[in-house]
Amino acid sequence: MNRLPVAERREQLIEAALAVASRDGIDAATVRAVAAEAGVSLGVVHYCFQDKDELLRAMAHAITSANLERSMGELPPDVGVAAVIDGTIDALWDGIKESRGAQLLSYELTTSSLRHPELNQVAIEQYRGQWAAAEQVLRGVEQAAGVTFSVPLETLARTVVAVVDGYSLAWLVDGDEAKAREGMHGFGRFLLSTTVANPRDGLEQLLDTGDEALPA
Amino acid sequence: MNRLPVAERREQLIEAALAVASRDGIDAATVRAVAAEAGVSLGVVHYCFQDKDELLRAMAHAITSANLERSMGELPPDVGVAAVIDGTIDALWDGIKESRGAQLLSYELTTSSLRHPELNQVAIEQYRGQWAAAEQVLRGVEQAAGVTFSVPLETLARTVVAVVDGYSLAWLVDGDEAKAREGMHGFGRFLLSTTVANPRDGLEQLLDTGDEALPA
DNA sequence: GTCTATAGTTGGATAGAC
DNA sequence: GTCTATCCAACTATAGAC
Repeated sequence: MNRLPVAERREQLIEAALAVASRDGIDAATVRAVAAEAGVSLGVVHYCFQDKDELLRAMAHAITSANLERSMGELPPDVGVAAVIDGTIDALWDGIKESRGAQLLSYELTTSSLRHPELNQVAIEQYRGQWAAAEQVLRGVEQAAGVTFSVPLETLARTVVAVVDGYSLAWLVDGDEAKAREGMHGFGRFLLSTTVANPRDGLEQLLDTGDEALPA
Repeated sequence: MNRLPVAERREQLIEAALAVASRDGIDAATVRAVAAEAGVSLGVVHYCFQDKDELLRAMAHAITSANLERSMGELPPDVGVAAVIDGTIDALWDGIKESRGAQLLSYELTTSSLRHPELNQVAIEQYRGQWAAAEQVLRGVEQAAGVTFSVPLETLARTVVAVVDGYSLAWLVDGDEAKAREGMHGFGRFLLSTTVANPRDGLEQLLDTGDEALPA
């Protein structure tokens, strides 16, 4: 019906694909279903995208971009190391649990990418994005709490992603929010144990302690 | 060609399904492909299984059963806490990395189960099995090294599964064995920090230390 | 028990009218 | 740019011969 420039049409279709795939799974995101969701006819999709794979790739790219932007915006307030870590974990976890479908889709995309050569780059881009985002978050924690992690941020970021992935997957399976949150906060205490206070005014010493938070 | 009792035929078909799905992905495990892999014709599969879902459920069940049995057999030798933990992690990791396809299939099964009502129970059985297996392994570590974990085994088992899942997924994506192994051993040191020595001969004290291994 | 043949669906992709 | 109509491939499932 409506005549739109191709770029806008693509945006609309990507959003429709995201809606269908989040709600009904990646296999349900057929070209037909996406067209129906967007309220256009089959031909339109093939006009905007060369084939189904290009649509899926575009959808995946949209997800990772959104994730990255989201992680950039979150600068935690400075209220002591432990609180900063806990608050960051809570924010992260809230974001996950309020979008079950999207979270599940993320794993479906990863496995699909690992099986199908046409989606080759999707998984690695996904994870490069998540590792970068996690590193950014950790850097934010360092700055907000005035501490330094005694483990390289890159290594720590990988661990964060792995742990969040693992607990998220378990939560998707058994739906136990309490256990997931408990586990993540347990990991938070481990993170805390890898922090050392910054020698800000030349007062504190660099010691690898697992001590409680110190006021900033 | 060959006339086999139904039970054996089912075993054979399950094995064929496992082979196809591990090699080419869960979507490639069509009834046709499984029949071809097993060297029988299409009708035979439908004679042995009511429908495709029953075949997939049987396949999933075979996987979790195998996982459970495998974890039962591994009793680590007693060579000090740290070495026992490291050895257990190495054994676990070796098992994972030498079966990339099966590991990936495991995640595909989980996500499929979470999307399709017909496979409803598959994911939760999968994880109940893994949690039980992890708990068993932790119990084995306790016995072999003469220590006790200061965290409930059930909680710790969940964490083990989450961490292993997370690192495995990352490894599937980027193929970096070194980083995966490094991360898992880092987690091993965390595990070590939650152990307390048993008061075996009334000599040791119960202390929540992160000390090195003590000779048994 | 095992095979071939076929019915019935679904989905990707294209052609061509408007 | 958008729509309808259509082709073609792949799949599940069943019927019926052997």
